[in-house]
Amino acid sequence: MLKIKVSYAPSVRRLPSYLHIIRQAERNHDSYISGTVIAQELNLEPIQVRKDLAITGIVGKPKKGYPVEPLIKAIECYLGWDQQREAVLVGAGNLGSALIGYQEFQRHGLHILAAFDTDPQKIGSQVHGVPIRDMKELEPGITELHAEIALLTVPSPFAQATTEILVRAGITSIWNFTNIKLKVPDGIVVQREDLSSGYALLSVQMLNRKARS
Amino acid sequence: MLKIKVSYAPSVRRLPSYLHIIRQAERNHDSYISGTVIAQELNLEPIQVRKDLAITGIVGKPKKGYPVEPLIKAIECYLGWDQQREAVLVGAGNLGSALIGYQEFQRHGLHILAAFDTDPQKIGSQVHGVPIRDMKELEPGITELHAEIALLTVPSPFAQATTEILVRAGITSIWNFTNIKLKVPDGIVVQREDLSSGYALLSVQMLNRKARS
DNA sequence: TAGATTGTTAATCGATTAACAATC
DNA sequence: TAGATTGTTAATCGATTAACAATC
Repeated sequence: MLKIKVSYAPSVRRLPSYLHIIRQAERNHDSYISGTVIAQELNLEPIQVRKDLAITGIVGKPKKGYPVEPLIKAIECYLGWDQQREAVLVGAGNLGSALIGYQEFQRHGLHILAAFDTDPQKIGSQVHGVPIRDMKELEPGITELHAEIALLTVPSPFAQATTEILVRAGITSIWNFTNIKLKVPDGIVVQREDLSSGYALLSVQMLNRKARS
Repeated sequence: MLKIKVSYAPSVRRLPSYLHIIRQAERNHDSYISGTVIAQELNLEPIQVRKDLAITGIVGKPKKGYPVEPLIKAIECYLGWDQQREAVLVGAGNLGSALIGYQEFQRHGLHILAAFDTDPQKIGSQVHGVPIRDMKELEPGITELHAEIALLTVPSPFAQATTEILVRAGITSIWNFTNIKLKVPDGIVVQREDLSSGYALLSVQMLNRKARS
């Protein structure tokens, strides 16, 4: 039986950085870029870049490197960034509003159709061109908009209850910016973005440096 | 020779989640919490929780678990979250403003003293009580404020040039929210927070699910 | 051609998981 | 006491790195 590896999480996480570098090469009108160059730019080992790029199925030319245009296409295709995805944002607070304004996600196919919030001051207004709707309309709103992704930026005490509404409304993927581990049924994709864990890492590195000096 | 392991990155990243659960137990007036319970709450293996907690030096009691109060203290101490850290934020755009408003970091000792921006509209105003100053004052401002951390939220084309100013001004730790890999001298801690890599992971999981159904 | 770079196969490294005696 | 839970030691798993023949 053929066994297909599905995830390669660390490699997948690095692909967007590669894409960024390769796009620079494209703007520079280079037709090829080598793994060595990408590695240098990102402070990685060339062998790691080659291994990562291999999962996209692209084949390089010895001595020259990888063809820029096909490589960009291959990475975008592998990541699914060549497809349009309909999303809603739930909780239009500080972080939520910032995410709506983040141009980069749009360029990768993430289309935020609407945001939902409980604040009467916000309801009916727009943030970066995206309409803010009443949280009460969340369930029918999602159905009506045919959104498949929800960006969850509500205060954490509301995270689990809101998630249950999302699932009921047919959301299949949740990008979770709260510090709550969500309980969801099988088949729902949850990607948690945890700023605290980043700060923990920064903080520990600071302590280690001090301890060594 | 004694060899000290310095990093344990994956464990360090999980500690904030544990802390969050353990704080709930504290609010619940529990005096002990078991690794099994923490694991259940976070969908992890109990053995992983025990291994992770071991690095903080805390010792549990068979049958009961870990003492809540000392455990909280131990994790905070290990993470350096019991210490106050002075920081500045550079680039008070959408994301920058959102981060300033993020209460949680303050509770973990991150003290944002000032933000810097180029926009004349913003300079002189405040965001969540933090003064926005002229980017031109960045170098003297950091020196004067004795900041050791910089949160970097400038548009990516300015990331490297800004970093050089930060280093010159004496910043030793950079929390980098741009999608640029920064080049810094030895001894400067850089923690990169990359939302694109999170979206890449979400996106690939969505494709995998579709492929399997 | 000479040599830089690729892709493959094997070795190493580190993190996760398993097994189990110790113990409250 | 009985049994849940700990901490330790060993096994497994997966990711990174090394070595090197193939090749443009």
